[in-house]
Amino acid sequence: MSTNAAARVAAPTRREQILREAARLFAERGFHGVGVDEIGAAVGISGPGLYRHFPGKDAMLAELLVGISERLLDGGRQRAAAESADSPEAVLGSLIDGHIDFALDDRPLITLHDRELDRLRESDRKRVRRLQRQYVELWVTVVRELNPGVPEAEARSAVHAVFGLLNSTPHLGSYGKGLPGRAAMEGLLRRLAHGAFGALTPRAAA
Amino acid sequence: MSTNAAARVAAPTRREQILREAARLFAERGFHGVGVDEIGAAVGISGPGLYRHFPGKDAMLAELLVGISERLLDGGRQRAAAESADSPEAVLGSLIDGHIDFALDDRPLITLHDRELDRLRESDRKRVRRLQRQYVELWVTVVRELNPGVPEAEARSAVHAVFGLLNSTPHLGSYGKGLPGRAAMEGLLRRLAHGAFGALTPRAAA
DNA sequence: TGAGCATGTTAATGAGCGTTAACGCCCTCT
DNA sequence: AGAGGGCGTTAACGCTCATTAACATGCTCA
Repeated sequence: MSTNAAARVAAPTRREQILREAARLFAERGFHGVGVDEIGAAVGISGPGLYRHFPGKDAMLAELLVGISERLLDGGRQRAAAESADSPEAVLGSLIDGHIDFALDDRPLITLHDRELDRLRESDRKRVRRLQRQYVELWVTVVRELNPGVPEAEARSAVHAVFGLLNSTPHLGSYGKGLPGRAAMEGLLRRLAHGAFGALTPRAAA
Repeated sequence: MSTNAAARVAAPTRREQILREAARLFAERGFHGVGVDEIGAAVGISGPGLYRHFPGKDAMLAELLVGISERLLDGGRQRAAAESADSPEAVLGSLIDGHIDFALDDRPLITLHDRELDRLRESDRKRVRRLQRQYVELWVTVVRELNPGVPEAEARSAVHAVFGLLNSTPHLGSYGKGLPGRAAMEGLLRRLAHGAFGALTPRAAA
């Protein structure tokens, strides 16, 4: 019935276009800093036309944040399960790699993720926070297995700190200029993250 | 003539009160998410009364961002100069310690610093960016001395990543709950930052 | 004392913006 | 063919919010 034969492969639906552009704009100028007219213009329709696809501006942000939180958690769980037969080292490495992929591929979403959470309705916010908390817990568990002496609060803070490290890429301008390029950046972030976690347990002083 | 004998020590002027509260509110809910009435209420005066102290809402943000950028750069320069007789290791360590103090003591400002830059007028934004760039350069120089093989773009990205790591604390809720407490957090961040930089140069694989 | 400035107050103004109304086109399916 | 729904459009509406106007009040200092 579908007249669009290519639909199986790509064919980004209008909804998806809107979400992608909204994510980019929200990340660039903040939720309040972007008008619906701009979002519409970014996908070639004008302002109120968006209301054929979303009940309101808030709903776009909600869908973006819930979406990325779910994908992060799902990805993390799969990786944790896949490697759980292996050592905790392997699990942590896999979590790091997965998060790096996210940070490098979905830069606007990563930015929104910790920046615009408060603009959500109570219910959505609680949902996103729950997902985020579960994702963090995944990391904390592994980190504590690897560093038995470290108190939980410290492990949790370390995990958040490494998130900050991995999520730093969006702040660097586009790939255009003097940036290391995707592959090099991936390797760099991996080394830095492993280095940070490796220093979690205090070594005997030199 | 001053009837307030304690003025020599603290006596936070009205301007300073406003700036502190504005910083807190902007960090919590974003520049656009805070109204002037709220800022006024936070210091006990009402809305338009703020205009006796600032030409407008933008001016408050501008003063905050320029202020912190200048203090960061000045502090960094002093530390770099004080330790420059010593090894680059000492300089980097001192820069890290200074930045940690900033991140832990001025949490709202650190947040604003990389979050609301785009809300500034062109001229202010360029000024802040220039200060930020110089601060980053301070770090990049030292990092490259310590890691001669590393290309500049990579060193710069690593510095940004460590900033992300160190600036992660504001995202964790207030010190109230299960947080490590200021001293422990300071030690933790220091270890993590040193660990990350230590992994900058790829080691021969294990 | 009393002019003048610092510092506030409330009321009005005006712009921006999310949202809704009212209307049109085209594709599809009976 | 023609009814109906998907998808847009432009024009209003109404609310929020920064900014300005107009009007106090109380120090300070000649």
